[in-house]
Amino acid sequence: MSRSSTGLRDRLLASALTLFVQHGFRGTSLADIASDVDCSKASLLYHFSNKEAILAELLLPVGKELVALDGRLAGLAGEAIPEAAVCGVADLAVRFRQEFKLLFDNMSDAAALPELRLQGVDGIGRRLVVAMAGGSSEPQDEVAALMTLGGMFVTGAADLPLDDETLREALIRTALRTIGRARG
Amino acid sequence: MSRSSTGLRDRLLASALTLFVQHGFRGTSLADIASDVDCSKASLLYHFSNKEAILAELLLPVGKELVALDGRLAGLAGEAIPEAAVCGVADLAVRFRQEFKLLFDNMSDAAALPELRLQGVDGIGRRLVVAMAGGSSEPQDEVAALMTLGGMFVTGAADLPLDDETLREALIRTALRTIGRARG
DNA sequence: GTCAGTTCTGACCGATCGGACAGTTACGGT
DNA sequence: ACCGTAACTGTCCGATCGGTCAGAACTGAC
Repeated sequence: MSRSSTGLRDRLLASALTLFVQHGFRGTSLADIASDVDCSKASLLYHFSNKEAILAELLLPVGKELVALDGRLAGLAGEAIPEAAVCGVADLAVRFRQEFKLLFDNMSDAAALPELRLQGVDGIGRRLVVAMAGGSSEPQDEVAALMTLGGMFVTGAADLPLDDETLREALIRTALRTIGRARG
Repeated sequence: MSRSSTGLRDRLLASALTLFVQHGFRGTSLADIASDVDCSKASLLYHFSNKEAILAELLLPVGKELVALDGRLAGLAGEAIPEAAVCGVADLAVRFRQEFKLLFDNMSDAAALPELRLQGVDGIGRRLVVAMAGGSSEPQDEVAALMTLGGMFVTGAADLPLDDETLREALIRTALRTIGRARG
């Protein structure tokens, strides 16, 4: 990563994101991040009170967007719910590719963050599956919904060489087909 | 987990599997495993030469099955390839639910295992995606294939309260629909 | 210049981890 | 009873980790 003209704090955040994505939160040490941006570990801990604070700051934007999507879904009804859930998740998966992978690969660590807990990120995953399943509790529909949500997570995080528009379109079309609501 | 009448070594393996799945490979210490089966850490290291050896032994069966599936796919042609890939992965995802989650959540650690490396687990993921995409390199087809593979991984690892037959059927039907090869 | 505040750092600390090792117990064959 | 081997354990060690702290270096305001 090396030098840049931006502030040290921003460079530390950017480095932490890529390192966390590559080697996981637990697999990345504070010394790794500091050495990547060529500063001291003490300097890193001057900008962030502790290691968890870095993870929280990286995940906070995605968390807010997920909460917003969850709220939007609660105001809908009928067939609009699954489609809105798919489009909403696809949009986030494209815009926050690395953050999605970070969240996905470090679920247990992220779930322990108080900064995200007092926001309402808790049952969102389950609610998204229910939404994509159209409220059905048939095993067939639940499996399809879970596969759709998981598939979008994985695909968004796969670092495909596709521009945002292409990826989002492909995600939405495939997801709607998977949950059996392909749009003509 | 506590006691049992089976051998200590088997109990250590079983405990390690559940603990690795729950808290990750890095997030589980040798002391955690030893204390879970109520024996000493030294005793654990008598049965397994080191921590990585435990992970390797847990993943070896799945690795072999994946290599076998990969080989079977290489002997097929045409439309049989995507269907065989889907059915093969679905079968493994059902039979090795916990191992799939373990492999998925600890990709980087698992990739570093020499025991699995000198077997051919390397490019299997990419080859499976290509197989499910039917050889197409269209972004649409590649995204659908990646979503299918990722979705099956996630769903198999989700610990759903479904029996093997129901889950496998739901996985296969949904996957074939996702890659656009739904069977009548 | 000097002074205050921000930024940054080297040195250090306690905790935890994976692992090594010598020694002890349990046990089956003779 | 003796002995060799397998199973098991207490204890110790070096490395690494996240985090603290006192102070150096830089900065602009006056």
